[in-house]
Amino acid sequence: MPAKKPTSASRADKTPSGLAYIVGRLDHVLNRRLRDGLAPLGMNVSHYTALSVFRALGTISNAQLAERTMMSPQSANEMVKAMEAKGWIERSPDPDHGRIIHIRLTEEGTACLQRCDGVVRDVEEAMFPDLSADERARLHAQLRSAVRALNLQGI
Amino acid sequence: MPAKKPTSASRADKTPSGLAYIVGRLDHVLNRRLRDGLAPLGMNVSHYTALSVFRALGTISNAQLAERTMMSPQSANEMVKAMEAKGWIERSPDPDHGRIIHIRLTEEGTACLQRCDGVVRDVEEAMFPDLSADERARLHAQLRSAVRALNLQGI
DNA sequence: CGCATATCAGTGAGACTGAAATCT
DNA sequence: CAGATTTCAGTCGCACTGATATGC
Repeated sequence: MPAKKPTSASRADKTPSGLAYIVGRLDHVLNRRLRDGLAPLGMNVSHYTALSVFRALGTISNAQLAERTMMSPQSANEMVKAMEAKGWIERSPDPDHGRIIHIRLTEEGTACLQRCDGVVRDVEEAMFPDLSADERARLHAQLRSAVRALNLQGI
Repeated sequence: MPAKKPTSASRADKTPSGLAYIVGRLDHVLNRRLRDGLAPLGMNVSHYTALSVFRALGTISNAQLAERTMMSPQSANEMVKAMEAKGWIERSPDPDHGRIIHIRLTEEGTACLQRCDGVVRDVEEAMFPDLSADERARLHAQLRSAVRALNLQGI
């Protein structure tokens, strides 16, 4: 028993549980799988994420997209330009505001997104082959809670 | 109106469960927190990951490091050069093999790694504030299983 | 003027592929 | 020669910061 035993709290146990590490590893391999699966459809992971945001929120501005995807407005704008060139989204100025430009999915973008959904779904199936729907829901809730917790403390 | 059944994602549906998405979001915000926390110690997330591999495996070669971290040998070598310059690792040629170079943690590297452990531990605590030890272990096992499943199918 | 939004421009860390050298 | 290992060199997608213009 190596005596690193202070009378105070368990200050000695600073070793991480490995959750941060394993999340990083999972994202690493997951990203690679998604990238390889999405590439034949002409899409990358960032684009898929952004398009998913549009599908979930409807018509939003570039600034709102940047906030939701947690990236800089400039980076978001670059993505928007690329996605507009591909015909997946369309932009229209706000009639009541001279600066804001509304962005929404096009029919083609929606169709492409649905095609990509199949790929993502397959990767998810490969990821958790032995997990029941309940367990997936539980896992999803835990991870979502973690994102929220980190975001709140990160302000 | 085609009903969407929000209760449970049916198997025939191509819509992803959102697990891939939420893992990506979590990694994104987690990476930012780790980066900000590790920066004052002169370390980035990739370095911490690599040093953790050395701690877990002991003395290994650059090729082995690349395989474990799932990156190219060239990228791993670039990291190794940077970490050697910082004095965190040391390299010594294999006495029985003219090409292989063994890499291991130095005392300074071990100490720095332990300092970083505190930061990572804090971020993990912020991530899952309300999770019991059992639940964390369960979560860790599920994520580790997912990494393995994706790696096996990814070959 | 202060603030938000969009966007042009430059920068930079990271990881990749290609190619070469060396050793088993 | 084939295969493994290291490493130099070039490339690139991606996100960042800075700066600018405009509208509220």
